[in-house]
Amino acid sequence: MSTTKDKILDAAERLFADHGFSETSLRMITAKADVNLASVNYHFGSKKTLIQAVFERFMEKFTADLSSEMERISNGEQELTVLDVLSTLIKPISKLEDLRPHGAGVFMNLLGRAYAETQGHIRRFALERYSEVLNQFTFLLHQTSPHLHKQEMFWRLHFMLGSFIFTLAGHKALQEISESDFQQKISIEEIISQLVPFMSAAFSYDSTNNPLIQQDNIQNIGMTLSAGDVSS
Amino acid sequence: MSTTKDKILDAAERLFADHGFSETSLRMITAKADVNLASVNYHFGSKKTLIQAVFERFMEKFTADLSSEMERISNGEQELTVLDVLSTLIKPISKLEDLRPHGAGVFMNLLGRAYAETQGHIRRFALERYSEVLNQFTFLLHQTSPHLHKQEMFWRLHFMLGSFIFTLAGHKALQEISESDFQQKISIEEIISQLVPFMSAAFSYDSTNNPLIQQDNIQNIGMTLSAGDVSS
DNA sequence: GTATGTTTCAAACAGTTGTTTGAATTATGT
DNA sequence: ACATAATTCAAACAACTGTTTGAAACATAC
Repeated sequence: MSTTKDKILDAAERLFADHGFSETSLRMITAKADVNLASVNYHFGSKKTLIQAVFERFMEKFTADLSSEMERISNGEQELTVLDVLSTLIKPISKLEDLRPHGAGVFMNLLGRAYAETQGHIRRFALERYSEVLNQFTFLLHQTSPHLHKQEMFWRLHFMLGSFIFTLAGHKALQEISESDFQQKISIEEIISQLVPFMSAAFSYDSTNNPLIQQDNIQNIGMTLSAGDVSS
Repeated sequence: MSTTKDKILDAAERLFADHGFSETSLRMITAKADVNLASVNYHFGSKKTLIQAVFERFMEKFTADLSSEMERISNGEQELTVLDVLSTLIKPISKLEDLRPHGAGVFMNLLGRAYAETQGHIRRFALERYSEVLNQFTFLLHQTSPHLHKQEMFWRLHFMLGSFIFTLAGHKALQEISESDFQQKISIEEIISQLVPFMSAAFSYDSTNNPLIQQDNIQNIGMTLSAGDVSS
């Protein structure tokens, strides 16, 4: 038997992903969940905290899976490649799909919206709450490419983040296009499996002597992902 | 002297980028523009069409600049590289910055929001209105990498699109982080100058024999960017 | 069975939303 | 100068927003 709280979370998660946060009213949520309007404020306090709760349910599972994946590859003897590190993302993302139907897409949709939020209360919340896992990931990635300046790492990380969020958040539309143009439905896992080596190649590229990049502008003074230092 | 119409567009453009479409009310816009509330509906018909108008003002300039850039590199004798094609984006994006203060950031912010829009009335509008330039760009890019399957091109294009939109839409926040962590303010042009070769490297990567990618899944049957064929 | 705490419910709250109206104002053309 | 058209304006519109209220229903424990 599913509780009122869960029914609200399930309905909200789907509606948020489909219509966005502010375009989804509490009345839409409670109607879909078949619960009373006031129960949202009773169980979650406010719409803001409901959004965080929806977000947290995914993030909890994702970061746990990613952590164990990172630990797994860290225990090996041989040196890690960029592809090794980025590949740790595949399973945790795919697993979200098992968690709930279209889970991965919904999660990335939420992630994208959370990131685009300009008040940014979700982004701040997420960066503080999950800074450990984030820092561990950037630490591993930095180990594979120690020649990269800290600053360059920072930008490349966000370039990559953009691809992931954008592609997976909009994967529903992209899947439809792919199906009508190529008569081929591509699964989330297949998308990530293309995206990971694609991004690995980008990450492995050596920018030295590239005229577009002025090396003298780049310093080497500590690296963060905007919150906390990399554990060293 | 600036007309009422322009004052509305200027105010709306800034507010949309800062707060999003649905989070920006017409009263916020008309207050900032110092015009009467009803003038929005009088001059633009509705909020929806105002959003399109704001978007179009940027897109017009951008696509015009990109077109001439593409024509420029097409006239050369030697074969084009991926870097050549992607580099055509640098100037048109940078030029938006001259158009209006923070133009490029505002534009990409709008682009990102337009793309995330799930009703997608802006995306549909943009894809139809500017399909020519889009198709010319994908055509040039395909020439540089004829070995790539059409389907692979499609995905790589969207991977890249994600990086561009995400990074430049959020460049304000990223710039601030870069400044506090590295004591270095990076301009939009510098960001693109890093992003372009980074993405070129990803694009140039050969996926043959990559175990993550099942080649037999990939067909070769016409390539679109979701609207219209590549001019051949 | 009665008391206590938890959860549901319909109704109302005050505030904001985009849009419309009709009169007042300004500009244009002759 | 006059007539016609284009624009501005304050006011109101109905619809919707998140949140609160206080009574009803339910569950739990003694």
